Amino acid sequence: MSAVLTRPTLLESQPAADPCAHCDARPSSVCNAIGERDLSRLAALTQVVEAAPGHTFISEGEPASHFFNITRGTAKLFKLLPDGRRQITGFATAGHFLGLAVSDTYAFSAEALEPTRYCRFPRNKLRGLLRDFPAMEARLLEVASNELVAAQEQMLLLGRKTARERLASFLVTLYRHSAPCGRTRTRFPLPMTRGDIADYLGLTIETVSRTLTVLRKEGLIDIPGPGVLIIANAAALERVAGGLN
Amino acid sequence: MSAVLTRPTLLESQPAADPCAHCDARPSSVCNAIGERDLSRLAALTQVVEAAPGHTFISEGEPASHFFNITRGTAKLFKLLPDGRRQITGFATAGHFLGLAVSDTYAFSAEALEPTRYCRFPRNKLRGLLRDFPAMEARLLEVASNELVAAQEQMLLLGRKTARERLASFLVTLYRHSAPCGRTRTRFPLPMTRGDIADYLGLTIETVSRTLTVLRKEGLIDIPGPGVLIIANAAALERVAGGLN
DNA sequence: CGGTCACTTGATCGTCTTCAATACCAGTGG
DNA sequence: CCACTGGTATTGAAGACGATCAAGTGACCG
Repeated sequence: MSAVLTRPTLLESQPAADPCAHCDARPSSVCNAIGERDLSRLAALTQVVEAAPGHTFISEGEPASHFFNITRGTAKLFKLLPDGRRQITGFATAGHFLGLAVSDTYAFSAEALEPTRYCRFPRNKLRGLLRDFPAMEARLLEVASNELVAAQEQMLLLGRKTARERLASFLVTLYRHSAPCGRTRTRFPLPMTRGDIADYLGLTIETVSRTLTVLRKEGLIDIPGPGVLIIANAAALERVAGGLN
Repeated sequence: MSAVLTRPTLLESQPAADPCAHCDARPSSVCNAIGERDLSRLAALTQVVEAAPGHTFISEGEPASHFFNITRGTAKLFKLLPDGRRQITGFATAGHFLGLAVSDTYAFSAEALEPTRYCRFPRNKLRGLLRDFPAMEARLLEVASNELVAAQEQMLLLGRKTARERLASFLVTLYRHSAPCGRTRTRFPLPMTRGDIADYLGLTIETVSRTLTVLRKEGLIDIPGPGVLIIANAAALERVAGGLN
């Protein structure tokens, strides 16, 4: 393949103003711990990058040179076994911070699902920044704590829930995250494929497809078209997700 | 039941000297981020508690009033579904810090496996301490990052590995943690029951028992008595754990 | 149009679960 | 001393859930 066909990351050589000042993702990201006045210091370390769908911008096991902050789009985070079995550990959307690890190699891979934009910071330089801005360190701890809680919830799902409960849990979580501020939408996009959902829930494509069909026939959800999901009966879905019925 | 029979936590009314100064777990815990001179401030907030085997000292869903630091023994951390299905998310030994969560309720329960000692700190007071000692906050972030990596590894196990691979992974992890400083021991205690192992690996007691028997007959491990494990062929076990063969 | 890709649906298979019986040990009390 | 109990572990037989194998559809695209 030629370099063009592999769709490498496009580096936007941010010539003009402060990229952080106009960042859509700032309110929901860790960067909001840094005041307006000090943003330029952060911006000086920042490199804005665009990843095309399917592009892997973090590879498990490679030297961990950067931290990442997603500002647009969605990426899947995953780990692989030697024979190709894959476990998606999470989906990262705008505001998510990636690369938190003490190890000197990445513990997971990340691949863009949609056109995805992210900032990256050299690890060593960010360390100094954290020293100067303890508020950002506190914010990172907050983020990491929340992710830890989510990871434990996912362990419960993977270890103890049935396929039906897993799908319900997944859809309910999407539903809850569909609008950050209290308000939820019943109709929202489903950017991941059946294969991605399967690898996230520890199932196969076929089981995901079958189970979605069942939930649809029961009237709990609807899938009017590819990539679109409608929550028709949120209460019932939450009950299923919790293991009742 | 009477209060005596339920074996409640015994509060050691630490009358004498600084508990932190003589703490065995300090080198491996987050407290080592605080210098000798400031230890007294930490000690003033600390309450040393002893938990008998089987005692639940953190309950999922209850108001999160404290942080915890295990200093001796082992505890299992777990989440429950309404019908009683249980997922153990980890085992906490000396040096482990518990309770990192932004939520105002605990996200998991913790139960002592052996006689277990821990320190507890009121949440609100520790916040002030973290403000004054950024080094401790940095240390907590480090701990949380490591736990996050471990959690992702566990997701891979629960979502994609076979029973055989799960057991091998579990035993290899125990093996690696058997001695912190490089040196590993081939014989070490196995304080958890088959039920605990099953709930940690997303299996049943019977499958755990059967699989251990197979590994034993293959000569990869030996179980000379209850609670004792011998790693006979670490290399082969690691291969199985990694999904090869 | 042929090609690929994502998805759905059906039939069969296999791993792990479930149900059940047995053994073992420690503690307790007749 | 020994029966009785409760907890833990092992082992066997049957069953179920999800995986695997396979076929077919529709959308998109060169």
